[in-house]
Order: sequence, then structure tokens, then C-alpha cells
Amino acid sequence: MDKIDKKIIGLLQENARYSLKQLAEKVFLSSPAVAARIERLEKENIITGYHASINPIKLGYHITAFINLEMSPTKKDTFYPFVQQCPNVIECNCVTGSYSMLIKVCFPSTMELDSFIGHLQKFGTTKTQIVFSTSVPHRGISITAEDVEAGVSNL
Amino acid sequence: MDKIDKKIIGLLQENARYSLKQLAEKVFLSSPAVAARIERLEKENIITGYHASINPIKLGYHITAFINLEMSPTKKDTFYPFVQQCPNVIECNCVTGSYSMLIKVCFPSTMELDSFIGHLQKFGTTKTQIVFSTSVPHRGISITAEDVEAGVSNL
DNA sequence: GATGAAACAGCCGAGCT
DNA sequence: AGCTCGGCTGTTTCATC
Repeated sequence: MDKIDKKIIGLLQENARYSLKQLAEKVFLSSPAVAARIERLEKENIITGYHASINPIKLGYHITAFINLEMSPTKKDTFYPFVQQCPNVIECNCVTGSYSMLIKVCFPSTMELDSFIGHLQKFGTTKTQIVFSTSVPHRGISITAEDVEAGVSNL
Repeated sequence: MDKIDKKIIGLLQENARYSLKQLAEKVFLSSPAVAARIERLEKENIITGYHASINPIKLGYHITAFINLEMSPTKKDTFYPFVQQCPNVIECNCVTGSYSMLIKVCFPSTMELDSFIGHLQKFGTTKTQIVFSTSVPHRGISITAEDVEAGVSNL
């Protein structure tokens, strides 16, 4: 895991559809060398996937919200399969604090969100925050050369 | 925006590095036809990008947390550039409720997180939730044929 | 990790439905 | 208008060094 690996990762975070040749030019290596590095990064589970980002609003999903759910741990066995299969769940984390699950969801309107929260009552009590605007859209952790040298962020 | 477009979007969400030919086979179209559709979806800002997902832990970022920040709106002008340039900020949303900003961050350890929260005090009061585990990793809104027909999620 | 050849995929134009 | 088919170009992959 050297500087070139990090550069490749950075480039693939920027645009996962760069061709091997394009990547090779940018890191001053040959295409086969880049291909081998990417294969290794995938095998080591450093790169876990390549995903298209889509605009939920253009698909009619106008409401994004974060739901904090206070749930007794005994309910996990039914809760986890539920959130995993629910297409409106964008992300779900188990977090510290009394509101133990933090769930990010997307819905066409507040009506469907309301209905979803209703279903969540089965699992525990909820506290919902609807997003107004997004100043930083979801992105990967940045791994530029500066960060590497500094070890931590440039606070 | 028909069923085939949605299928293509779904496939690119699953793996953004599928070749045009692979996509073409899966949707029973020719590669040029798929290329034209993708170009259109990008131009219409339905597809906003293609990004590699990486495992933060493998890069030494062991702590992920959500920070709720209660901030007076007058501080936005300095806060927005700050979070946008900070590489540890994975996502930042303006949300309803008294804790107006919800910030997702990644740090090597709790030490750096603590230091970051210290800096945030300039902007307002914070409430932090550290992530223990992730039951649903960040994913795009799913747009399968079933969803399209149902209009909403299969609750 | 580089190079060169062969296989493969992508691109552009013409013709079709 | 949008799709397919053909050929040319560019890209990936494999063998060799």
C-alpha cells in the first residue's frame, strides 16, 4: 500500500469509470501494472465496490431523513433483516447513546416517511430529522498525499 | 425514462465498472444504444457520478461518528467552506430540529474526533454518536421494477 | 513493472424499422 | 426517433523480458 495505490484509490473515488489506460497515464505506470494493483486492492477488501450516484429527487424521492431509533437489543434479529431488505433505507448504523440505531431513508413524500416511522414503532421509539439541504454530499474518506503525510486531517 | 433506463441505473449502482457490452447483454440492447442512454442520464443529472467505495478501517480510519451541531444560521458562511474542505467530513446535511447540522465524519481514533469536536465548538453546541457497527452500508435508492410498479417501498 | 501482440470493447456512420 | 449492424479505433489482457 504505497502512494501510487492511494492515488489510484483517489482517482477511482473521483470517477469509478476511468479506464485502466486513463488511470495508467495519471499515475505514470503501464495499464497492466494498474490492473494488477486494482485487483490486489479489491482482493484485500480495501476497495469494496464501484457505485453510480444517482439524484433521488429526479426519481421522485423528494424526502431524505435521518431516524434515530431507540430499540431494545433483543429486537435486532427482526430489525436487521427488515432494514436490509427495505429499499428506502440508504444506510443504517448502530451508534452510541440511547437512540441506538441511526437510519438514513429516502421517500417520495412525507406521507410515506410517516407510514415508515409508524412501522418502526414496533421496534422502539423514534426521533426523526428531515434534511433540508446537503452541503456535503456523501463522499469517501479522502486520501490525498497531504493527508498521508499529515496522518490526520488538516484541522 | 423507461424501465430499461431504470435497469441500467440499477446495474451501475451495483457495479459502476460494468462495460457497455456487459450492460447491453443484461438489458438486451446493443452497446451503442446503452451508451446513448447513459449519456442522456448523465446529461439530465440523474446519474451524478461513479465512485469507488473504500473500507475506511483498512486505511486507518477506525472511528466513524455522526455529529449533531446546533448552530446559528449566521455562521453558515464560515461553516460551509470549513466542512467542504475538511477531508474527514463524509457527509453534511442541514436538517430539521434544534440540532440543525448533521455531520458524518471519519477519524483514525477518538483522539482526532475529540479534537475535531473541539473545533466545532466555535460554531455551536454538539451532540455526538459514535458508530459501533453498520447493518446497512451506504447505498443508493433502489429502483427495481417492483418499486416502480408499487410507487413506494414494499413496507 | 514494461513491452508488444492478440482479443476485446467502444465509437461512428449507414441503413433499417 | 431510436435501434441495429458494419468497420475502424482504442483499450485490456496475456506472454515474455
